[in-house]
Amino acid sequence: MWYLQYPLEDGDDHVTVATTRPETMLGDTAVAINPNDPRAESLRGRYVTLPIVGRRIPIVEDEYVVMPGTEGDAKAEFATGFLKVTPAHDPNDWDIGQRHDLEAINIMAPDGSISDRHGWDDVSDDAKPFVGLSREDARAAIVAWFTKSGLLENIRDYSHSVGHSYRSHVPIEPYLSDQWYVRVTDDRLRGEALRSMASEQHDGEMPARLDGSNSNGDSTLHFSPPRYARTFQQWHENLRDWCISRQLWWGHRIPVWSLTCPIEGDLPDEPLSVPPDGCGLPMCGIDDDTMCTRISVDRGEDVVRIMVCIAGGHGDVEERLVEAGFQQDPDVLDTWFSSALWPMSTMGWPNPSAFPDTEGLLDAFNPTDVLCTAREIITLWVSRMVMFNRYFMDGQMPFRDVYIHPMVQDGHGQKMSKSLGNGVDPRDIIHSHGTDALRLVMAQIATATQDVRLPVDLVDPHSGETFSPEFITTTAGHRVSAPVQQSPSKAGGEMVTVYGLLAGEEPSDERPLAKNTSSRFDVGRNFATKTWNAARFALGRVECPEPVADVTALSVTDRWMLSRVATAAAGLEEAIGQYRFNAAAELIYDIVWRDFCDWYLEAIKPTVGDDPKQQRVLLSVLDALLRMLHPICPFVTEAIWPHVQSLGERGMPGLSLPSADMIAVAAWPKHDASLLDQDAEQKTARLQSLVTEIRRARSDNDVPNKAGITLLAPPSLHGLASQEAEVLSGLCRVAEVKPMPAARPAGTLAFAMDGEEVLLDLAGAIDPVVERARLEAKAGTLEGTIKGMNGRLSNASYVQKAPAHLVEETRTQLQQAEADLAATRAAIEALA
RNA sequence: GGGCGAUUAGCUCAGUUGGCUAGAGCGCUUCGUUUACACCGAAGAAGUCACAGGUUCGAGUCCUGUAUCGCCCA
Repeated sequence: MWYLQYPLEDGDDHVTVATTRPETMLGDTAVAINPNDPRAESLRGRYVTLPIVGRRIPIVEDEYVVMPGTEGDAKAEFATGFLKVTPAHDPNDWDIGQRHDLEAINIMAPDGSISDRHGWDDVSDDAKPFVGLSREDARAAIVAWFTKSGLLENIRDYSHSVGHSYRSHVPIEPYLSDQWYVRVTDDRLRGEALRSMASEQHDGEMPARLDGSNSNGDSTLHFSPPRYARTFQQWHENLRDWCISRQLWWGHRIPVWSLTCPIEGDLPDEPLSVPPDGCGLPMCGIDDDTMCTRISVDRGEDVVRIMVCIAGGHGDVEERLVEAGFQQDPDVLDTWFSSALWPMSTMGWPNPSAFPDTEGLLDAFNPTDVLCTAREIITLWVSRMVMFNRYFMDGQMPFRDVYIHPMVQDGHGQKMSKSLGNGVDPRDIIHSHGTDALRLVMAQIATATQDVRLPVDLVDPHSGETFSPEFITTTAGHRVSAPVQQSPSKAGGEMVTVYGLLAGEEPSDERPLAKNTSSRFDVGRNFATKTWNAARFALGRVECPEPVADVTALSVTDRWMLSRVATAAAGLEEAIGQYRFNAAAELIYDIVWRDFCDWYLEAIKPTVGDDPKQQRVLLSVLDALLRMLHPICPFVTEAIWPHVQSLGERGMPGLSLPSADMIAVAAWPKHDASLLDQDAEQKTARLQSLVTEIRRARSDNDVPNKAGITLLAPPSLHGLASQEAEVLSGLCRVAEVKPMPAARPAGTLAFAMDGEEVLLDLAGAIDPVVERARLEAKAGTLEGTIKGMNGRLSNASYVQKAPAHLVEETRTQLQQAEADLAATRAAIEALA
């Protein structure tokens, strides 16, 4: 921070301004002071002489100026109370200049060097040596000049942030220039955008259309998750006019041609619809009714600048303009301007006859159903597409739903970016894990709230081995993988990373580029393999399926599986309808792996070979699951599909599964509520907990896998257990189911289930120490549960205020827990 | 500066109007090649739900504050 003295025009005194960019003083056109500053009164109406330049500049009063010593303002500590005002080179100074009608003097060229050719015309002899210097050299020279002249009062260290170009990384220099703007604050743009919002997502009153009408696109735009509607609304409510011109090499060129020519005579006040006489322009023949031209005239003192905007498809007019000396504007449109036209311009608009391939597309796909994008795009693209589409398409929306997906970050929580090389090429994941695995896991991690961290590993091109790379920290503080990595297994083997490519490393045969991978996708790969194997197994078991006429006559296990399929299908429909893709992925994962593979396939192994109806159920369930899975795992399901088709008809009452050549075009399974089977679900839940208990008993007591055991079931369980004896045999090697005898036989193991004691004859394999410990632990847990429930039930407020069914449920659970505890204690005693 | 989100098992994350003993995958421990699958199966251990208050019969869930992290916009 440099403190520069500016002498007052009259008298010997001076004011001191503080600045971090001394070189901009050449363009100062005022010094500002806060009107509340006690010094303001005596300085009112006075002028200073700008050093070097000799320009006479006023002292103006503006509340923007920070007064020295202001509490709680870090800037105040460095402030002198006087602010040099450089409207052409600082946005805040520009605003001050507007308020006080100050001149804006541009003292720089577009390359940032000091220049007298871009608006600076009072260059003094003292100032001439500075012209042509770079801004950095000029800063040093200005400071030297002030030092030599005794006008440099002080230098202090001051830390502040300066905007840098994301591309060239140099500090950005505010600079006065002519740009094109779109007046998006117009009600036909901003107002239409706000009115497009679904009313339940719009906060407060929507702006009414000026003519009081409604339009076909009103209140149709819906965001998922809904909180992003706020982003959209707030952006439009605080919208400023949009600068659409860019000084880049590529993009859509701005379709404006201009010519400056001398005026002959006075110009009329009204806007010109044709070129003024005297310019000699070949403008006739342009049909103003087609709105293909707009002519604007900029009046100077003795010249006029004519700008003509030409619609597309009028190359002949453009040629004639150029012949007449017109030049096309050198700027291109902001990329988001071009993108805003995407829903229309990709489908032939505005001139479909020029693009026969696009015939019918606009009607078919505009509006479309859903736009899927990331949050920062809401303002950049979503907003502009809505405004443009409504403006040009008679109020019509480009789409109805906007789904905002989470962002994938790298393993260090950094946004993936091209310049950091920390992104993952999906093809690398396809290479290491497969397309379906990539897709399933992407769906799984697409949650509504969190961004997702994806720790990235490398695949060693020398050995194919996966390993964690070494990381380095860039000067900007980012964690990136080191440009060159050592092979974990091949001595001396090296490889280049994606970041290495950016850092200038050249891959070679000896030192190849390493592919990325991530263990996050293992679950997807495993799932695809599991699905493939399960389908292979199931198909092999279907030999002679018979139609099922009566679903209620099927086995408990079959009815349960069909009930699960119907439940899962309904759940999937809901989840996908709400754009909750992670919920959909979890649902399909669980029904395929947990219900179908772990339980159903295992449970039917003993019976399916001899049961043609069960084969029909198995085939139908497989078919339905593949259809449900297909959106998330398209390839593995398509590969299995022909084999399912070849086994004949599927489906049964309540489950419709029409044939199709490809699963991609197969109908979603049509299921009805008749498949939902509470009885089968309850019975299976009981069997499942029985199986779990038996498996644990076997595991705890080291019963060999092949050894069959005998289940001694209490009356309430015996019917189900003996009916499902084959299921129990297949799942936990129960060789025999017997009723519970009156007296407990010696050497049996007991556990409590649903308030009753169940016995297992493990053929003497009981380990009493292990068994006692397990039972004691179980009793402890039960005691805790009982204590908690007793506490709840003895709380009068709970009994009175909680819903009756919950209180009832607590009572039932308490009874059962007490019965379980009694049974467990009995088992402990029997062990002794 | 304004806004949004996060903090739950060793790791990565679910947990939709407040209500069963807080879940999954990976990892970890033990066991297992029974003709779908070892990219598998079975069993198990593991969490004071960031912290402090509040509302409620009841809070991971609602409210207030604090801390830390991240993103978007200016």
